[in-house]
Amino acid sequence: MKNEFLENWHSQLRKGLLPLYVLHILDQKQCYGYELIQDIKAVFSVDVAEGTLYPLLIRLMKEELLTHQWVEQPSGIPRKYYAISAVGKSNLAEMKAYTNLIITKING
Amino acid sequence: MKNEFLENWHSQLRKGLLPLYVLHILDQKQCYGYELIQDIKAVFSVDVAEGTLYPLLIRLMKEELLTHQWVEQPSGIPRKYYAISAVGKSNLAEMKAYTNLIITKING
DNA sequence: AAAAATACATTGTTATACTATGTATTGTGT
DNA sequence: ACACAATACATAGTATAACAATGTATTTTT
Repeated sequence: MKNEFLENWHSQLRKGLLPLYVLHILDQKQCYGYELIQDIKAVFSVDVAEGTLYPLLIRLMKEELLTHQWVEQPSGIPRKYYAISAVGKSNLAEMKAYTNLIITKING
Repeated sequence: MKNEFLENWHSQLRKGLLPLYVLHILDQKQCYGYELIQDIKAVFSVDVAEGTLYPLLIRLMKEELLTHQWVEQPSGIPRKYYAISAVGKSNLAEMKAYTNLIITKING
């Protein structure tokens, strides 16, 4: 670890940004958990542990920001596909507006 | 509380953004703790509890991102003035670059 | 046949915001 | 004069969520 402070900071920042990443991606297409981990890495260059993402998805379900359905596969383990709900969409909009506002203030 | 999820999200996001706020403000002028609370509210419209800020300042001191000096006042309690260090400045630059990168990806 | 990748999930640890509380001084309203 | 708010520091306990470690099971690659 080169810079302990920065690494810790990234981890703390993730606590706020991860729900935003998940909602952002699910706003564009339905995904299953394992797929989300790869998409988040591809889009945001962020490595998310499974032990982080799965509890987060469960949490977002409880808050009713997401819905899900099991989809059987021709072969292999069934996939749990998640979709963003209407509540999720409105929250996502507020979250994006807020983060943009903050960043404007930091740059301005 | 209207939207419990959003309130919690703001709180989590703060964990990542608060060090950025503090370094950003101290990059422009030296401040004492109580003053920082007011400045953060004024600039970022964020209410920071004293029980949040003081431990954070102590942490940033330990990480050597800040320096401080006590300044006696003509009247009243002495103030502990904080200033950003060279390490603090370089970390701040990285933090700003990173947050901007993320926002670009969310908006793009 | 072994290892890696896919796909789900839980448990324990750690970091940090937040509430509550504490100390002490100064200013304001009545 | 006296209560209350504001100023200015600080710590203790609680709640939240990332992360590492671990577990189960199937499929693909070497």
